[in-house]
Amino acid sequence: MVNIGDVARAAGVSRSTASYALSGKRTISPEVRARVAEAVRDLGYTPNAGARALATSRTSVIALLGRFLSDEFAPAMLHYILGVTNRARELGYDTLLVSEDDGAGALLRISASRMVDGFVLLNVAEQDDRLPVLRGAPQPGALVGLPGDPDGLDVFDLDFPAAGAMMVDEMFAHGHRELILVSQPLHVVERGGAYVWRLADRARERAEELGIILHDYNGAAGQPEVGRDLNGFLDAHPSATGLLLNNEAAAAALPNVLASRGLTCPGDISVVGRYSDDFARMFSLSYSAVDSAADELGRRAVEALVASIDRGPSTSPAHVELIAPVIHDRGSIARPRG
Amino acid sequence: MVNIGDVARAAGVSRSTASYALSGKRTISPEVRARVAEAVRDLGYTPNAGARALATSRTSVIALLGRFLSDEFAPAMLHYILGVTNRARELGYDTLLVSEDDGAGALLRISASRMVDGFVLLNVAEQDDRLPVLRGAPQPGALVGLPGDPDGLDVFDLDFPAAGAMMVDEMFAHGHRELILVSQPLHVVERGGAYVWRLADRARERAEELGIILHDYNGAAGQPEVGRDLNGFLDAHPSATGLLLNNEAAAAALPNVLASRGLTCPGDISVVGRYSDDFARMFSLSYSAVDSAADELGRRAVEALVASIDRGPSTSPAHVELIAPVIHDRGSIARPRG
DNA sequence: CTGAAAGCGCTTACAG
DNA sequence: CTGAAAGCGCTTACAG
Repeated sequence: MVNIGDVARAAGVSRSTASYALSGKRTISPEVRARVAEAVRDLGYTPNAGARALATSRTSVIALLGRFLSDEFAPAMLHYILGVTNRARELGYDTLLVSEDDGAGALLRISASRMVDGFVLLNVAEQDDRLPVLRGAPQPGALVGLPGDPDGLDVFDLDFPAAGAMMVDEMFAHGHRELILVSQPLHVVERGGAYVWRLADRARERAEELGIILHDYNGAAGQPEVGRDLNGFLDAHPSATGLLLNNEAAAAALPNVLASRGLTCPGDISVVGRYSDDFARMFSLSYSAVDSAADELGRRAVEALVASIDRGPSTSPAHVELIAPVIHDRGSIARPRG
Repeated sequence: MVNIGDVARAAGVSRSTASYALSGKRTISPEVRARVAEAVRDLGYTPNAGARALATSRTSVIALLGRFLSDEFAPAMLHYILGVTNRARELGYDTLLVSEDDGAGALLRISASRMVDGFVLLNVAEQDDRLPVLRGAPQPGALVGLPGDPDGLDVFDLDFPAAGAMMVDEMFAHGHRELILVSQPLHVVERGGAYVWRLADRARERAEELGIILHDYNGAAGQPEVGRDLNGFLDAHPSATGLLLNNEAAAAALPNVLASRGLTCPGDISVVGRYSDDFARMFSLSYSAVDSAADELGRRAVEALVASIDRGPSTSPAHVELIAPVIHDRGSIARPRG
């Protein structure tokens, strides 16, 4: 393979001059610059990434650590991933996708071997065992998902409490006074899915403030269980007029459940969910929903990470950024009957 | 950061001896081996990936090139991706995920800079502009998806013609004599999604052989269009008793469509799809379906790729492997109403 | 404005 | 069984 020595020889200059001509890190005479550029073109030269990394301690690669739990909603993950990879590329970075179960071990291995310039952690848990490793690593990191202790870390997440309040407010404004909230299953919470209770707690609080009833449930994460759960909740509260869904599987299952009960939305019952627009489009879901902003969160995390990388090891002014929820209105909330 | 020189010093040996003790590439006395191992442990040594890549021309990284088309079924992609990343890790490789629109350009850039040892191409099109670049690259590759000209490449794909025949046979065996096939939209075909017609052509052929009627349609790839499409097809052929779906969005939309028409499955109409088990589980789809085998295809491609990498540049006995379709029975095919 | 040389951290013939 | 040295392909002080 052609290396910078070949380019230098072809251009009739030294290797250092060829290197500087390429990097632009010192002034080069126009003629030399042109000769080098020509040689690069003629020979089809591309710098060797490993050699460059060794010389500069920079790889132009970031690692993306996901947690892919078989009972969580895998398809939603892809939107976060593409947000990260696309934005990283725009900023000049490639992305190493890490899907190992042992995220902490993977982070340590990749950090120690200097394969990447930084880390993006997805689906961060309340108590996330990757965080101590990240804090001890020489490379910076950025998180998608708010951990219990975000100290010293750049964190991006949807403002789930605000989302919970917004969902209740929206229903209240339309005249609803008794609601059912369907969250993710309890084991998701126990595993560290703090967003579940962050949304639910605030929704409950807000309902109390407004003096309305909120029945708070955990639904299963897959079929057919969640369908049965939904039927159970509806059976238990026939006077409830609105449904809040913080559970993608429940949203996907709801059309069938309503149809089987002979209910129309929003005629018989109003619904508001929390999932991505893509998800809604793909799965025929015509429910208004708080967008999960997966793409934006991924992009923001990468931007913060690249800023940290460029800044170098410094007392980084780490910050937590909670993105304000936005409801995408699909007309599934109406005034309740009677 | 601690390097192999530090290890050597701590162990009281030369750097080369330390290196050999780690790689096991030559016999080392037990005492020396133990001292080196101890030094590695004490110092927390991990080899520098860039330096190793420079010295060995091996990175232990593979690149995974996806084509993420906004109107194709993105969530399904994740299963292919995880099949690749997980199997790669098992075999000692990390995975660079590449999502750029310009796949050919990305392949060239990554190949020329020697960032990876090989490539896995996902969602390969009939005429795929990444293939000429791959054929010219010094690193080997493996494809998921059968291109028009697979010559010299390791290719893995579902046997779509066999799947088409199987779907028709299954319906025929249950007594159905008039079927509707809903494929992906035409622009997916035009863009190179050959699997669409590979399945459809064989299904049509098989229907002819069996002397039964097959109405062949392309449905939209998203909501609400595909729902309208389905209603249109059902309106046009009231005597059809079976539905074949080679279109994920159609499968996701069908429950609502049937409910709105007051039809039950399989009481009023039989259905067989083609999508992954995960997809079915997540989206409440109780239709029997040919599994798309995403995870397996991803894993097989990685295995073939790693074999090529290990074999080194040789006259690789490239081969095309079409995985036999398997129908996962969910009881959605019954005898048609008398 | 340019060149010669050192160095990044490994691996691996070569020599003993 | 072990060591000294060259080399992988870059970048970047140092010197002019």
